[in-house]
Amino acid sequence: MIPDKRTDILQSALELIAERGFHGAPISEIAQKANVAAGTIYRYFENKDLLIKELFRDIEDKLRETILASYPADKPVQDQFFHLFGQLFQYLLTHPIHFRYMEQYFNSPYGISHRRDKLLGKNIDHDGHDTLTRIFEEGISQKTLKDLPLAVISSLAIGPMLYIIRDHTLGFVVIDESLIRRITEACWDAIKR
Amino acid sequence: MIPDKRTDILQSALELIAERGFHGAPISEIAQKANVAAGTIYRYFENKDLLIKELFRDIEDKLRETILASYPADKPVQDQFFHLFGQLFQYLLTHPIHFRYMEQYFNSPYGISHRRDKLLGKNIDHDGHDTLTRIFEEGISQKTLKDLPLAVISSLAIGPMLYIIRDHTLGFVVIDESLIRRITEACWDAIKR
Amino acid sequence: MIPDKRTDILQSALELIAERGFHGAPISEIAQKANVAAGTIYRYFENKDLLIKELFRDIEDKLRETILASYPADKPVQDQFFHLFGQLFQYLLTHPIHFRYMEQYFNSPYGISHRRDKLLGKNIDHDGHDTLTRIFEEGISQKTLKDLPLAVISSLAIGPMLYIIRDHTLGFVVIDESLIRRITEACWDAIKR
Amino acid sequence: MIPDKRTDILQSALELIAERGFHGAPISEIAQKANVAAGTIYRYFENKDLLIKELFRDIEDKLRETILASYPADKPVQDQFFHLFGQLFQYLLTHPIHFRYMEQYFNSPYGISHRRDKLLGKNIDHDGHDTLTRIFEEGISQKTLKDLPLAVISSLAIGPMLYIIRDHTLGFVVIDESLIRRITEACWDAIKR
DNA sequence: AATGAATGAGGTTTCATTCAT
DNA sequence: TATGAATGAAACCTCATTCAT
Repeated sequence: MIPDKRTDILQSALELIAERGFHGAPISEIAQKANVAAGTIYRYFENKDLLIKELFRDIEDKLRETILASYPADKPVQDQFFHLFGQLFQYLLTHPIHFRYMEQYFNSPYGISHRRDKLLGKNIDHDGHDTLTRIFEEGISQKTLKDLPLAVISSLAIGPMLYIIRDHTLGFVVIDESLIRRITEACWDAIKR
Repeated sequence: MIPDKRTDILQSALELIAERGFHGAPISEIAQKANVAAGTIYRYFENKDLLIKELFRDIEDKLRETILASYPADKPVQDQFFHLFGQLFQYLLTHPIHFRYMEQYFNSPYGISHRRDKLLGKNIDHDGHDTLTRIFEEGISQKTLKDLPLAVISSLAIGPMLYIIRDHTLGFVVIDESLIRRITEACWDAIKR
Repeated sequence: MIPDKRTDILQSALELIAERGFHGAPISEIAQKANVAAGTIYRYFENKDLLIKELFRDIEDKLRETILASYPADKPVQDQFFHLFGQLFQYLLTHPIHFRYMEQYFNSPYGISHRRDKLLGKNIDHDGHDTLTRIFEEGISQKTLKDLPLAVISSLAIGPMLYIIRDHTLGFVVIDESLIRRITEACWDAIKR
Repeated sequence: MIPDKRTDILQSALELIAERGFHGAPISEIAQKANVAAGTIYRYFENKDLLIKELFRDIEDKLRETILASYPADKPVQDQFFHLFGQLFQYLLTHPIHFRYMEQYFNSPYGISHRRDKLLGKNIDHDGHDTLTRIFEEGISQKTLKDLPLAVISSLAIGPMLYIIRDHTLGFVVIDESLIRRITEACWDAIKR
């Protein structure tokens, strides 16, 4: 594994932004942390915005890849939900920097437009989230899940996880394996019919 | 209702920050939107930080006041939960700008320290959130609610609401009265034993 | 003695400027300290510059008046020198604020031009300094004093006093009556033939 | 001699501050005079304060170096005094800008604290002034000099020089070699027993 | 005459981006 | 390719001065 400059830059940016937010991560510091000159960054990324967006896509890709590993596509909806939910939870807990980055991203002009684009179908990709969406759709039509709008089902399933992981990364709670399972069950209670 | 300059400035800042975040709301623009010279802002607020904090406190106060109106302190835990949850939901839906502002605030150095202070008990105030906390504690000890850490119960109850309201304010879903009721019930399903 | 607003303003300005320099004394603080509104200052002084210059003239007048009291015009040059020197020393020691103000003034664009104007004869007034000048002229022509340019004689006589009073006002030395006498003598040694 | 930007900036700042004082020398003008963008100054100096302090140290160093050249450490006190006094006089006359800068510096919060630190021994350096101090101490204990507090002896020796150089830099007198010698003698008359 | 809220020019500093080397 | 010095727009803030009351 030969870490190239591009990777170093992305990693630096990731860590700084996750920790301090976008305006706590000037190009000069990203460069320094990556052992690279500031100007060099502009050989790999047209500007800071694009670096930020690229970083988002990278994390999204990695997340999707991890989550969808050994996905039980032929099991019942509940099993699929438990699997995906657990994988996602696990991933975010073990990659708090990715989680923090995503939070920063979604909570900024970048995130807003990204989300809107997605809903408007400009961005049809099949990531973990969309897979969840399909599970939910199936669950609803099978009457396994409550008959609520998709967005509401999503919020009931994902909302608590995001909330509690934030607390976890900030050191306000400690989440372990057994707690993950019990939270998953509670979320299932919320959405199941 | 005579809108004074102070109010105008707060309103300007609120709207700009809610829409664009803290660094998308320079003093110069806040001033312009408030029909005021930049320097004028400093007659009312020592600096930008204090303006931001004041705005937070104002919203917090208004929120608390609204939420705790006609609070059924002597009813069962479930009723208390339904009341509070509904009030909070209603408030945030009808004040999307306040919601966006709070999000920005909590997702920034301000919010982090604020949250930490609260947890450490430096900030004992009785707002809606703390009232919810008391409801949850009572519910847990009465065995009405699941035996989970308080933070987890909170996340199960609040997480979905925050998530869905974000979607609502961004125009991705439409939440009406009946949906609020059904979401509340689903959240109750998640936390009830 | 009815202290009027004008006097209050001058006194405030004097104290603030002496203590903190010109840019440590904004109009707003001068006003506050004088129990007056900022705008009021502009009824008495056209602008800050003129206030500063007026203050200088006031101090100069008071200094001259005090110094020339009981001036032994008919005694020998040495007696005149001892009298004037002692009076001046005494005055500055007991009015450290005036001393500090004069220092600030002379060490600024105001002072430079003032001094230049004086030398060029635009400002013919007969203050203590000019009286000293006359003493020195007389002393030189009488061959009581060294045959040195007037400016040099002045520096030998006045320089040490200013230097030591600065140390005194800053609390670095303590000057008492007997020390004044001995310093006066030493200065006389410097200029006498 | 390749003048680099750092030197240009220091020189600009030196000249502007010497001529107009600290608040007559905004960063923008220092930059302009140095043919440099304003932001560039911050590559070389963390902030304006540090630029000002650095400038002071530079001048102090240069002054000390010049003054102590060929210092007759083994000659009598009077010779040492004449040497040092003459060197200092010469230096300040030929570097009026340095003189003006020092005046500005000492007549500002920077200078006050610097002086206090020195007196409190926080700043034990062996510059020309401290060497003078040692000469005076020796002279007093040898009974060559008057039995006066050190600060007073200093003022008698240094005060006139500072006073007359100010007049010289302002163009009010002309000091030549022979005059330096006679002033030195007069100062010696003031302090010698 | 007096007030003090309002103004806006101007000061210091940061930082994304460019470009000569 | 890579560097990092240089740039300058833009951010926050201060304060002398004005003017409606």
